[in-house]
Amino acid sequence: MAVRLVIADCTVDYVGRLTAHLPRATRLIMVKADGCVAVHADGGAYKPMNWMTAPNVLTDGDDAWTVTNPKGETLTITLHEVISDVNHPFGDEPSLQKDGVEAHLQELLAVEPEQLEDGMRLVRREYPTEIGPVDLLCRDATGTVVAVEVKRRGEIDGVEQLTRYLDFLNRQPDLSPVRGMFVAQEIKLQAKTLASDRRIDWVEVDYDELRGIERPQQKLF
Amino acid sequence: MAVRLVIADCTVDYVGRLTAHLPRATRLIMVKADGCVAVHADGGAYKPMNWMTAPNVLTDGDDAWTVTNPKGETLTITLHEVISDVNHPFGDEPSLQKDGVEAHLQELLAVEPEQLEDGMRLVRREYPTEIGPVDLLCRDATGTVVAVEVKRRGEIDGVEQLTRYLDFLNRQPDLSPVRGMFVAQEIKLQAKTLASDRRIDWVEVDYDELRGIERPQQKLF
DNA sequence: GTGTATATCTCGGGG
DNA sequence: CCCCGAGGTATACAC
Repeated sequence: MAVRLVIADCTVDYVGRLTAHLPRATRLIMVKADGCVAVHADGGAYKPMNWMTAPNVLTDGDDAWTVTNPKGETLTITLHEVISDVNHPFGDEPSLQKDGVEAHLQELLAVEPEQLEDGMRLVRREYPTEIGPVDLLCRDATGTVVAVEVKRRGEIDGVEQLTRYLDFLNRQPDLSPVRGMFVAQEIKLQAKTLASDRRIDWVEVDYDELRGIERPQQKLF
Repeated sequence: MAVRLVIADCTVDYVGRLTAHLPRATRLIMVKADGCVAVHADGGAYKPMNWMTAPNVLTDGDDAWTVTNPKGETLTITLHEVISDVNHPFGDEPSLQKDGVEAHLQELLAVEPEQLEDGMRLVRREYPTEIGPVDLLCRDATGTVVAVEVKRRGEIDGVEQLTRYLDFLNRQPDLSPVRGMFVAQEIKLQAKTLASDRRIDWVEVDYDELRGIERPQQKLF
């Protein structure tokens, strides 16, 4: 469990899903415990200039490294001058805790479908279809089936996804007619417009409020 | 133009589009010239555990850093122990050269539309519509307009994209009826099925072969 | 700035 | 193993 950091004047070539060449310059080469390699320049926090994810084989020569993965992709780093080469031991990495992603919103709405509409009842979460799972399958107060698509942020893609599910579900005589409902914390105007145009209802919900409903004791403080 | 590398025992908290907490452990903190910050653990070449992209404001205290961006998101790094803190000057970064991405496939097909179908002629590349550019607008041997969507890998999203263009183009009396053609090096079964269901033709093409057609002299060796 | 499309997307889950 | 969907997607580019 360690990270090796090399600062070097280098040239980098990747051949795999595409071909990429990085001309000679000073960069940071990061080699992690799992063998993966990343080459960073000094702009853009997120994306390395070149990289190879684990699993792979690192051949670490004096003037060139070759990284090969099982799919036959190769990353070649030619070292013209090594400025620094240090190794730092790391301990175990405790897991990242996240809150506020789509899965949580879906969970909360599965528990409290009435937040979407009076009289709404849950039939099933992740209702399977041939083209993918419907987030929530419900029935409304009149007994009509409602396919609910939950997103953190409602954009046009989500409306398209729900439309595909509705096309499929409405071909099943035992379910049809099926209503569509598009749910998100925030829905973009274009997505609202497209949904309305397709007679899909949309609802904006408040995550913090939903969480408060589920765990009302937390609201006392 | 420099990168600062800090190895530290730290705790990290992000509050913004979601809330994330990273318990205390030894990690690498990378601060680049543009002010962006990334926290890396020792697994996964690509993605930092936490990060903040530029532009942002870094308040660099002794025992805690706060990074704030204009959208009001904050990244807080609490430093329990700094093991190493070094700064490396970098020169200019020459641009990355890539080959084999979608744009190249589109270029090659624009030159040789007959590779898609006998008698196909190019009308325009990146044909503009209100909802985005159509990769290639062509006419087939019969003079019918064909909207071509080019992908490196053909998935369901691409079919949706082409469907939107077709809906739009078919509303224009001077173009209608418009055929759709979905082109990629490799098309997934679901995408083929959805395309066929919508009467959209699909074609799988070979990039290397196309490149050979464009530059036949390269095939002599 | 918003909106749209691309990515060696990465990453994780389910069949 | 592949397939599929989510992501704090990031990033580039057009309007």
